[in-house]
Amino acid sequence: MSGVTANAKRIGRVPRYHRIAETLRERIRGGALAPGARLDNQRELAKSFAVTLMTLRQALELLEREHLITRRHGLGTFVAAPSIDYDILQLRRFAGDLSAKGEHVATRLLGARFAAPDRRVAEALRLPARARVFVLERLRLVDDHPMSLQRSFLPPLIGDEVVRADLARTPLHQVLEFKLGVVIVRAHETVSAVRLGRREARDLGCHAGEAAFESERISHDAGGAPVVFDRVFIPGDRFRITRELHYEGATS
Amino acid sequence: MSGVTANAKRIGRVPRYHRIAETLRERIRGGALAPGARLDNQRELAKSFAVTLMTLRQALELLEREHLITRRHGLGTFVAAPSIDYDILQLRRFAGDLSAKGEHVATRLLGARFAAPDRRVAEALRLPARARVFVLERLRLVDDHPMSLQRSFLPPLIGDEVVRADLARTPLHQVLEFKLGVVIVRAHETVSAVRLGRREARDLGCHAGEAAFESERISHDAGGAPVVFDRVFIPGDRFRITRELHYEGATS
DNA sequence: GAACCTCAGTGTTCTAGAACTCTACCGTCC
DNA sequence: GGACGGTAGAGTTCTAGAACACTGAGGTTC
Repeated sequence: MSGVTANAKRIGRVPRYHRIAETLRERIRGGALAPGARLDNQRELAKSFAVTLMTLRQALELLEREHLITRRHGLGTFVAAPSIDYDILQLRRFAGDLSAKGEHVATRLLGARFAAPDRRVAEALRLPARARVFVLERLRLVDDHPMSLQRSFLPPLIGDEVVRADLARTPLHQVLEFKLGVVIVRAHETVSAVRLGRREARDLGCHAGEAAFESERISHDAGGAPVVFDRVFIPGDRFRITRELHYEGATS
Repeated sequence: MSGVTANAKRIGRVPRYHRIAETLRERIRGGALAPGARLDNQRELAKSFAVTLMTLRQALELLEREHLITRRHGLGTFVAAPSIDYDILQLRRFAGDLSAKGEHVATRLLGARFAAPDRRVAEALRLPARARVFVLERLRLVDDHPMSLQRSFLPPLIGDEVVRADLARTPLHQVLEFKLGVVIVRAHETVSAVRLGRREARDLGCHAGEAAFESERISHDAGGAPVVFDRVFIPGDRFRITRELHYEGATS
């Protein structure tokens, strides 16, 4: 196999339309294309990327599915207002990693300390009222933009171990699994709509009182014991839940 | 314009790949294709529908986005396992009837009129920008307490019929089904967190600016045509979404 | 027995275009 | 002034095919 071929292959590994989409994503993220701006028309774009209309359209389709752009028949293609969608049927992690969506996800550790739990947390973790819990506060960044604020509450015994791990690098689940042998098999999640408090708003870089999702999740290990209580705040303008419904049998 | 042309046009209104997707949907729903079954390969399917590979693939893309099929490179295209159970449960309580919970549920009709749709509505119902839609505004009461405000938008032709029904008594779905023969088989729902506007807050008996869920749902009939667009507001203090998660296999 | 190769079958990417539809806008005609 | 109709510009649908890439299975080699 010649060097040229090998090279072509390596480049060719990522389909053309993915690379085009990536280029456009960068233009949008980089600010070269502001929200609401109109892109060049499809024929122009196709020409400038030296591909067919169909190929270009595949790239646009990707971006549209990510809600980065919207296309309007007869009018043009526009940069959409920023927001992230979550398909609840895919049962990935609501509160956690969105990396499956191809975005650049980072986590910033805001704090880790022992503290007194509020009542909901104590109840969820089945702890006595005056116990102390280990609180882990993390900010999730998607493309360098704060996406969610996550507070994880751990029972004291587990907290003692976790506190030694490098949480800026290692996901909490991995610490639990590989260092403590705790595997989470089940979780119960409750999502409500709330207004952000001052502290949460500050960390998330938005205004107090803004609408947000609040997700509370209790994770259990194989033995059924509660292991983690997560409370996550996600500003309402950055997130959406979507579902596909099928009413096969009963039309009730 | 000749009759033939007019007819062809009317039929041609629905793109070929939408009709193909609909045919496949029926095969899946009808049981001709059981979950896990492999579909004919794409070239075969294209031939049997007398279209190009590209066109067929557009149809498959639709179905994949609805989670009705999954495609696996090198292996084939398969009917997806129905992950519906969870869905149906949720559906009831969401935008509509909470009666399953044993509460006393009532509906108050606030208004019914023709109006100009906003863009999201027009797009969802695939109407031209200047069309008019029939708007139905209803308040759901649980134990005499306002629970949700629901605005339903219907295409003009359907609205003409619905306007004659006694909507204070008859559920909209029944009107559609028994008077118009329209059965809703599929819907797409998007939930976001917003702050209530003044009007919505007044109708719901709470304060403007309060946090709320906003659910937008597009319902489709058996032919795949959008039939109703629902926009529902539920104050955040009156409602929660809950889910039970199981991470059996992959701990990913 | 394990590692490697090859091959058939299947999904994926891409080309090069042609024809169609939708929207906004701008006249013209009553 | 309002209704109608044409038009430019933009997105959408579709054809006909060629080449590529992934998976599993079976054979071959060591």
